[in-house]
Amino acid sequence: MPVTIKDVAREAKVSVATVSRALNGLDSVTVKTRDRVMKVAAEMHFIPSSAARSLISRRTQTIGVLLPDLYGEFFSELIRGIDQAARAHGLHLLISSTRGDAAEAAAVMKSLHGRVDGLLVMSPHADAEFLSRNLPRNLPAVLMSSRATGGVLPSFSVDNYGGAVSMMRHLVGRGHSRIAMINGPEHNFDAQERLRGYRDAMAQLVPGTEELVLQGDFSEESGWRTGNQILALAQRPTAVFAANDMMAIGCLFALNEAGVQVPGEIALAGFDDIPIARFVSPPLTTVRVRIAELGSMALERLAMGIEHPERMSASPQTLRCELVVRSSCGRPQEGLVLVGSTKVR
Amino acid sequence: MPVTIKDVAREAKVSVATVSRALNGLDSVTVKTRDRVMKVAAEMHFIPSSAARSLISRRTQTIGVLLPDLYGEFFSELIRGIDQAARAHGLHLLISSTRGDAAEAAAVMKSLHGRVDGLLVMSPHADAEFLSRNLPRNLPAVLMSSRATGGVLPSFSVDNYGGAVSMMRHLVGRGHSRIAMINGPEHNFDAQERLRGYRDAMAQLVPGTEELVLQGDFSEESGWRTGNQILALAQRPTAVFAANDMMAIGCLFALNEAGVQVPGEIALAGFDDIPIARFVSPPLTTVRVRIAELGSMALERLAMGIEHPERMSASPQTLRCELVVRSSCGRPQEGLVLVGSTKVR
DNA sequence: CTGAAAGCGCTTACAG
DNA sequence: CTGAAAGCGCTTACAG
Repeated sequence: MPVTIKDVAREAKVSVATVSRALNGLDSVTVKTRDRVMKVAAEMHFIPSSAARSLISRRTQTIGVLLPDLYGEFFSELIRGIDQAARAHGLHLLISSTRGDAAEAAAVMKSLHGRVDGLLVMSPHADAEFLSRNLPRNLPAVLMSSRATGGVLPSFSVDNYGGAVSMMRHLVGRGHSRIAMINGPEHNFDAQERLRGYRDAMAQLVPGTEELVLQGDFSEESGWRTGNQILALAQRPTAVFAANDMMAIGCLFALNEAGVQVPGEIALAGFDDIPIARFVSPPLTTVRVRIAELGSMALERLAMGIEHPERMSASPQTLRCELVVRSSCGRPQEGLVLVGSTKVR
Repeated sequence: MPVTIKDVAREAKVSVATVSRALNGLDSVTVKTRDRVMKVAAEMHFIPSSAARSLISRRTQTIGVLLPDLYGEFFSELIRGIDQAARAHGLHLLISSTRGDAAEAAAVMKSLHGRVDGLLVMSPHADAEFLSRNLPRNLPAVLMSSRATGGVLPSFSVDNYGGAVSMMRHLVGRGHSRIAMINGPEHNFDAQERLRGYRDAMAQLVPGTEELVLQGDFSEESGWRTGNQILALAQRPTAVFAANDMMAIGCLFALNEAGVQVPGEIALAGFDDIPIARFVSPPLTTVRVRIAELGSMALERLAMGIEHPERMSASPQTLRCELVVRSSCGRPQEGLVLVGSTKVR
């Protein structure tokens, strides 16, 4: 039997309406009354029922976060960024991972209905059609890393294409042409864009050289596996561009195991710049994505959209990435961007 | 104006009570009525209001998770384990990090009141006194990695002490006696226990040898910093035992930068066995903590305590850890435990 | 098996 | 400035 607003009203000798007003800081309460109410409420350890509050106010002060997975530093960084921004707005975070199929994602979205004021969605299923069918009406949502949904919903993504092209320029600039790509999951938007960058760059920068794409799934294990596939090749590529750092690190491990020198025999590049990337040997040349910032910006935009739905534009926004040259593709040369090669966060 | 139970009742030509019963699967409804109600509800895309439901049932189907931090693989692994178990129980997860002081932690606990059916707490402030003051009454809670609170609350922790002693035995067994420890955050229970293991082992296994404890904070950066401190020492230790893998990896990076061979010149060990540990060079000898399992077990216990409060015992439970010998302390010898040295998850 | 009604704990027009 | 009352959308004794 927790303390309710009625108990406070009785003790403070006012109506529940007045208690409500005092607690919510409405100025239609005399300072004297308000102080008394506050004092009594504190003494009684009164905590308003959030269920009752949301029932009537239709606000939960909670944001739902739909993630495809929870594995690895990428997601802890993303959640960290989201959490930080949420805290600043006094919002709670309901986190769900939907590793499974579209049906599971749909079920989760349904179960979140009424529990959240808005949704942050990162899901391979998050295309326009799926969302329009499964997103509860009038629930503000912001997509992260998903194919632009034709202006239906606001979205945030990383400039995957531009980042991949930069990296390819870097590799080609260092004399590589036989460059292999370790691709990410087939239906992942980030992966698709990075692959597109690789392909366009291959075609334009080293025309006539064949593409070499190996299928990974963003996990270290798949990087290790494809690394071994590369080792078994009759003619090895001189550089490997992994679609994310985890796969690059898995691949690096395979190369290390086989005694193949990086970057001496094979250059290796990743994507994301997860914190660990600078701690492997050799430190990984990669494309920096400010992951935490991606999360906090998406949350900021969602929070804005909840407060001011009219100001919520559906335009897709893109976050720049930057090339980070460390030493897994050879020591940085003069004139190249050099970021974080020795600094430790 | 979302669809409510009233709308469904009207369309299905029954009372709201009957709709409620049908939807909740009570058997006091004829199959015929139930089918009709279900059909109408589905057609209307009715989703029950969770706020109304919790208000009356006093259940939220949500678990609050209080974490000290969200940085690094440890937490993504922990959340992953918790999420997996939560999903199996149909529970939602409200995640909060309280990087700040005790006051912030208290505020967060307060704000969670009424939003959750139970709490999973990992916090440096989570001692008996703090919790008894701030934990909402009758809210089931399970502590993770906290000093046993004298049987007040159930707790789950890792056998930090035992794990640290095993590692020390391993190091001493390989001929080391000048062993330095990079300690974790001062108020962190896991860190305190690991340090205690180090100290007891030093006293018992290599009596007469001085302890050498450097202060870190579990971050890679602090591992790097203390690594440089070690390098600057007049007489360097022959082995370094970091209280977690992230610091070990930071330290490894400092040693690599300085061209100091690991394990040739200095042996290096960590604790946790985060996924990345096997991917650094040399692969890290460490103590495996099944982090995801720690999370899922804590959740299982909490879920049980919510269903059957009477069966909830306050006894502390400890999770075994195991020595994982890779090569950062020298190649494994015969007769030593050898786990995961080449396998990749 | 089904319905009318009370009630969960709040907020907010509406009066005064 | 304050209070009485309606109502948010459910669940659940209580009747029948």
